[in-house]
Amino acid sequence: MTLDDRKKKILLAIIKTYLDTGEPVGSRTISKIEGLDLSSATIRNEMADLVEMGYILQPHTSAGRIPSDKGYRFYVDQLMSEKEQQLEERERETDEMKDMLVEKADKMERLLKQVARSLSVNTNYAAMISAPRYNINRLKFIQLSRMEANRIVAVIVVEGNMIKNQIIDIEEPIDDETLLKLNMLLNTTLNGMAIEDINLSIISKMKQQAGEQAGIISEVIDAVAESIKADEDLEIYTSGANNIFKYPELADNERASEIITAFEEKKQLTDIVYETLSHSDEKGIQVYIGEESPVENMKDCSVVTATYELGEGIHGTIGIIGPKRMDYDKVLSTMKKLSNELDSIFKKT
Amino acid sequence: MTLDDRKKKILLAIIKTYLDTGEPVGSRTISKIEGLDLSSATIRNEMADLVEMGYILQPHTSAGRIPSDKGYRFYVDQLMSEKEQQLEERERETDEMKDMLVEKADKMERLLKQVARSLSVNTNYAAMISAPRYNINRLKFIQLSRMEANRIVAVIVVEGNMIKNQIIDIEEPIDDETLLKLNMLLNTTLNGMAIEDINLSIISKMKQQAGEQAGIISEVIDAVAESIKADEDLEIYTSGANNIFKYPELADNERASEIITAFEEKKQLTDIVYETLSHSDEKGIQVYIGEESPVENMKDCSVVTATYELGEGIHGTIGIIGPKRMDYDKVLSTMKKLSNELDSIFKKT
DNA sequence: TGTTAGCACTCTAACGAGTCGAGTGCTAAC
DNA sequence: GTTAGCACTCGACTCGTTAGAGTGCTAACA
Repeated sequence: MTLDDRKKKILLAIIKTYLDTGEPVGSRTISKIEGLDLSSATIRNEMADLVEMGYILQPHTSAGRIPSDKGYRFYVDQLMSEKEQQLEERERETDEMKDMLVEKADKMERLLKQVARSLSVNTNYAAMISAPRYNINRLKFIQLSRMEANRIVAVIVVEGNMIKNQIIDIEEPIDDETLLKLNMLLNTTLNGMAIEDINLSIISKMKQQAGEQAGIISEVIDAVAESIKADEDLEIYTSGANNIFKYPELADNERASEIITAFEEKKQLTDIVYETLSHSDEKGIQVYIGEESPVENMKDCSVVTATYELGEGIHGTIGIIGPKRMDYDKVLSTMKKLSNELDSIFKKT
Repeated sequence: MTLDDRKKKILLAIIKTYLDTGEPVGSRTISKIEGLDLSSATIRNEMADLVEMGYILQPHTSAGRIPSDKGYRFYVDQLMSEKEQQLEERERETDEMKDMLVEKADKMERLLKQVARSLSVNTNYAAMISAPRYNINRLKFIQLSRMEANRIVAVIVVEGNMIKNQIIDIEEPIDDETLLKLNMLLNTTLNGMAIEDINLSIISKMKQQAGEQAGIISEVIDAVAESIKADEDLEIYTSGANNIFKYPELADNERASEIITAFEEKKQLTDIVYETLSHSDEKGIQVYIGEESPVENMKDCSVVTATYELGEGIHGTIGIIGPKRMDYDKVLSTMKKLSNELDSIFKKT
């Protein structure tokens, strides 16, 4: 059996209606609403076919039909290819979005929180955003300064201007000259190096050159390692997790609890981010419907993600999580605009 | 009517039973379980009195009784005064807690997250912890370092060793000597000052002394101001918000959504922290039952908070939020131990 | 006078029967 | 290939019944 043009139309009509109402849709509804002028009986026949082909489901014999994951997938794919063409069309909405992002915030953290919030408020779904992740962590600058007699603070700047600090306690006071020498040593040796490249031989060589101050070298190296490690669990900001309560199919205790937990612990959101980043070259926006979801306990949800780029190999992810019966059209537009917006904000920086 | 000894016993019995079961408790249940050997009829009479006095409620005529806020308050007060005496008794539990906190974590953030987690896992309620708040923000150390030709990084350390960074772009390259001079100037002028005390006259005086580099002074001052401002909305870590789903009386959509939102947006948690800190001198632990809650949408919950001290005037708050029918006994113990534990961890530092 | 047994009464939760209506599948006619 | 028509299915809803837990009150008892 083949998905001919009429079947497609009917399928789309079913899905659209279901997105609106959230209730199984019957043959009569479709026969009336549509411009394709067919009797309910004909629709019924076609529907039976669509069930057989797996695009729609029947909760029970005498109920209407609801879209299956496969059905949603068809709808979304359709939508995505449409989007390709009419890229410009919704310029107006872009402007709306712009208002909400306000001026490119002074602090990255604040910007991200704001984006997440704007996304969840706009869509009425739960939203997340991951802080841009630096794939290659190259050291840019190291500076030790004496803060108190035997306490120095290490400032470590990595590519992308992420700054890390570490306070180091030392047993014996250190004089200005030695400090200067250490700074020179650290910078000349380590600048431009990726973290992975700092091996034992380099460290021991540095220690040798540092002479008496070898102990501090270790501490600094540790601090460097530490500051990179802390970055490994990437930061994720969320907003509007409570939106899931707006959708009865997700709001029962079991499901809601799982989703809320995911949003609080962020572990699973991290998985989503990694999944997205690993596919990010293919296409801007990714849609995971139901079972396709990268994480187990979102099998009843749809997850839409997009990546934004901050610079050379520095990516972040935005995502929204909602019911499978999601307003994909709106969500896709919003995501596309937002990810473009983010790109351009960061380009300007 | 007076709350005589027998009434007290019955009231406590009712509350304890209700804490266990979560269902209205009838006269027969009490008459059987207790060591006070009274018939159900007598209990009924007393119960009628307790209802009249406002300690318990009757959901409907033919149901058992449940504690009112006033009843819980009586119970908690009772419990608190008991706790005063038998302070040592539960040494064993302390040890259990210690295991969970693992070694005093390397990073404050990680420690706080861990504490929140341990608290929620231990109690099965939702937990929060606020990062220690520095009431008086005194500057301790400022350091400018050149990172690239015309980009310097400012490191600002305030009392309590909180470190802030700011990258400052400058139009013209700056030589080492000037940088050194600026550092001297900044440190000698600003060290030890509270943020509030840095007024215009000081700034203009500094600018004067800085000569050509006056522009940088402004930027640094801005950065200083900025780094303090960012601290104003205090950081709060949460854990186990999903625990509320374990308690049917909180798990219906309306209520759950409100609580989840509070935990996600943190605004209301902030209010709780302020409320707690403002009363923290009175007593270590505070219990807000139902309507007593500092925030509107936790009127169906009980909130238990405690403060911990990191040093001179530097306080933080831990809190748990759960149903009014909460295991206050366990929660109070846990909180007390935990806040002590935190105190001692920070003392050692 | 305080306590208790006993009993009628109240109210909810649970169950089952009956009804309604939306929707289906199938057949026969167009 | 399309459609009208009809019997059938099944969940949602309503309503009356029942069971049981618990009460309040009264009268008897110590």
